[in-house]
Amino acid sequence: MTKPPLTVRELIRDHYPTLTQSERKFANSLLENYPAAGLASITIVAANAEVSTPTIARMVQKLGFKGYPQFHQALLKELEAKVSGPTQRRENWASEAPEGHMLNRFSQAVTDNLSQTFSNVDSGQFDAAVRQLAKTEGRLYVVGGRITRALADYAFTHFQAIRQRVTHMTSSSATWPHYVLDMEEGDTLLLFDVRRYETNLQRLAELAAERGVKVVLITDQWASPIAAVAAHTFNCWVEIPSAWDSNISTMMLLEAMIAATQEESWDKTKDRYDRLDELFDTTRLFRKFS
Amino acid sequence: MTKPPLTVRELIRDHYPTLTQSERKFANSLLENYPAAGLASITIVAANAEVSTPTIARMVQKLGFKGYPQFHQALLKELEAKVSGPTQRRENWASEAPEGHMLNRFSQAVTDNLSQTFSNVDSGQFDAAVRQLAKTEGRLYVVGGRITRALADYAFTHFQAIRQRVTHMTSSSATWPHYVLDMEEGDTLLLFDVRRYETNLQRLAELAAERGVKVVLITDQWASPIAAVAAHTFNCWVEIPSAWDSNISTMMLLEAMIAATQEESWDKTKDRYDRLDELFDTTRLFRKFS
DNA sequence: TATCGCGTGAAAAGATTTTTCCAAAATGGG
DNA sequence: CCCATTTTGGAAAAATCTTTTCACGCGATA
Repeated sequence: MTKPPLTVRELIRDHYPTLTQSERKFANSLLENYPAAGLASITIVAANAEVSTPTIARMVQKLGFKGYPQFHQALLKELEAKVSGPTQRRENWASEAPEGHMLNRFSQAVTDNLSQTFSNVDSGQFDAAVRQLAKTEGRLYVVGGRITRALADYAFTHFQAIRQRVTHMTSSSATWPHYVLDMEEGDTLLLFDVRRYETNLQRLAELAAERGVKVVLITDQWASPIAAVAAHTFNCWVEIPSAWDSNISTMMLLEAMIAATQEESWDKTKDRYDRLDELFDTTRLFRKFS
Repeated sequence: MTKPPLTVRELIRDHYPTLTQSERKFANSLLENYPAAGLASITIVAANAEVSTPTIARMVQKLGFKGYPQFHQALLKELEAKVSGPTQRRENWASEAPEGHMLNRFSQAVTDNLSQTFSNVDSGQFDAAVRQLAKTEGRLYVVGGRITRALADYAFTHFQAIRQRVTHMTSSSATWPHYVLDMEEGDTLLLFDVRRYETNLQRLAELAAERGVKVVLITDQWASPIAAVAAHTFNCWVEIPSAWDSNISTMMLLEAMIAATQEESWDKTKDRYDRLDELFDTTRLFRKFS
């Protein structure tokens, strides 16, 4: 059986009667500011408690540690455990699929990716990028690479509904110079580049930036070199158990941006949506929504 | 005014573009297990990240610390602050964004959607659909609607890398009859249809089913009418705080299917991947992966 | 007051950690 | 394909931290 790991606090309480005066001085100092007062080096900790280093060295051995480093580690472990909390990880959304099933492995990877991506988004950057994307004075260009072309397409479809002056630059880079010709200050370039980073995209971004176009870059956790010229860069975690990279977090960030952009200019957007709906109704392309 | 102390996480994000390969290795290792992976001595931390101690020493200086001990202290301070901090409730993966911020509302909605979607997937159905998608004897047709066209495109790009005989049916429905003409028993039709359901897609699905084509349908939680003729139907939860529907869970299911299909026929697929890589190398379209 | 036992901390010794230096390896450009 | 440049990690040096040693001080006791 494994011995239940006592906290340092408990250890001190248990040993308190056998502690000497100076040792209690340190014990009190630690309990008063627990566990911070025990996290520095033995020298500093001793100075703070106004006792000598040997006193502390002797005491931690009394508490049952081999030496100060072990004591230090124990405090750290406690702190860590406290932060990671009551196992908030591992969402409870496994399906009925067996343990090692792709569905479950996948869900785990996706959770991790989304979590990483979220905690690395700077909300200030996000807001700034959204304001830029909502600027209808300038034109909004959207472009992606070999894989992210689909994301660019998705972005285009939605932004087109939200605002005017949106252009999807096709992935055939031969046509890009034509677009660059018309780019001017105040325009925005929403660009997707995940590994393997494409040299063509980099050239495009550089040319656009030179012209005063604000580049909003959505890339992976390793950051495309385009970040150097981008006004706003967002990193998405993309690793999954597979030979290729996942774009779910990328997609999520994109959708969040679309949603925020839409909110930013809702009064203008609402009107567009209504008119779009009318058009759909008249062309009867869709079944009535039920 | 006092300068707001950046967290180590933020420092890493800000400096990420200037980090070298090994430095990123450590950065990732730290972010993946934050901040625990940075709390030990430089020697141990380096070993865990599988880089050398000098690499880490150099990196923490890049981040702006005088040396490793300072970096270590900074992490400790953060951890402490987190523990003592007021009401440490918060969502599991909220960013530093304020409570009602779009990012946080969005993350909540996405988690819910993914959770719902996952727990409603039947792993048997999933496996069956994957087997169908991996059948290279027949042709695989991929098609989506107005919005889901992007997903179909994404699916096409990946399936094309995995197997031969894949066709992306463009969203211009005028060309569909030509494709239908060639459809035959044993073929597969991967079809995306989320509300508002498109009548054209329904016609297409019916025609294909009549010809003995197996239809794999990815739809929303309310289920497109196409489900009636589909061999395998998957429902994805799509509601977000917005005027339109999210396709993140849709995308996730799609990616899971791609991953599973790839795994199903890895021996064949691996070869294709290798050859594809070679082709990319010779055309020099991409930067070396770094 | 002399003596003993214990607690204490200065300082030395020892152990470990951190930093620096440099040669080898990897990378990117021509 | 080769060369210049950058990146990397082994190993030694430097710094720091931890432990041990030991002498001093203090109070209790006879």
